[in-house]
Amino acid sequence: MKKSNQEKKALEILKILKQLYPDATCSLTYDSPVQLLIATILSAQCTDERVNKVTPELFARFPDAESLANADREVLETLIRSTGFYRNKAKNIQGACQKIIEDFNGKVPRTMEELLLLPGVARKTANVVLAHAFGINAGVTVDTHVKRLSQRLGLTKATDPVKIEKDLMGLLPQEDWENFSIRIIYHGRQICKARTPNCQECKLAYLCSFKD
DNA sequence: ATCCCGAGGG
DNA sequence: CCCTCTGGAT
Repeated sequence: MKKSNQEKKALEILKILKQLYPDATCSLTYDSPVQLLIATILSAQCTDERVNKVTPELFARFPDAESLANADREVLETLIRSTGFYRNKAKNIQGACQKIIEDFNGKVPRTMEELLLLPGVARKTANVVLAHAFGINAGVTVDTHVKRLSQRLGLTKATDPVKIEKDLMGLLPQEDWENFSIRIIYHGRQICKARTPNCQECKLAYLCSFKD
């Protein structure tokens, strides 16, 4: 099947991003699938850098699903407070760990459908866990950076993250779904920032029509 | 559409 | 004081 212009554009963007950020990886620190799940829940509306400041002590005291589920709620809230939304996040972390123990035999599930049953977990978090803990390309991780850059680059007109993900899945080869996300996120952090995009420095500017 | 919530920079 | 910063549930 012949590639559309949009597909060619997406591949060109991916090629440049791979050159710019050859070693890009998930920047959360973790030792196990559960820890990655918890770190990703904590990363909602919060930088990975800040998450990485609370998780060392958090995981030292509560390293697995059992200890997290049984932890004192107040202690847990205090440990994660600086990541924001700490009451919701603490409740979701304990709810997710409880469900993992009761319904999934203590193991983080390896399918999108099952991950979405966990409280505080939607497609963004599920995609991160599937890709980085299990090496499964179930979808494209669409966070605020992927959303913003995909719109600015003209890869999607949608505003709903689920529709954006579907558009991107259609434009990129499955083996590159997470490669694309992780590098778009790097680029969004460093160059194509939400408020003040640095279009002068941007190596993608020649195929981008966005002007602030 | 609205709520949850803190840290750090200008 | 104002703003930004890697979501999810109701």
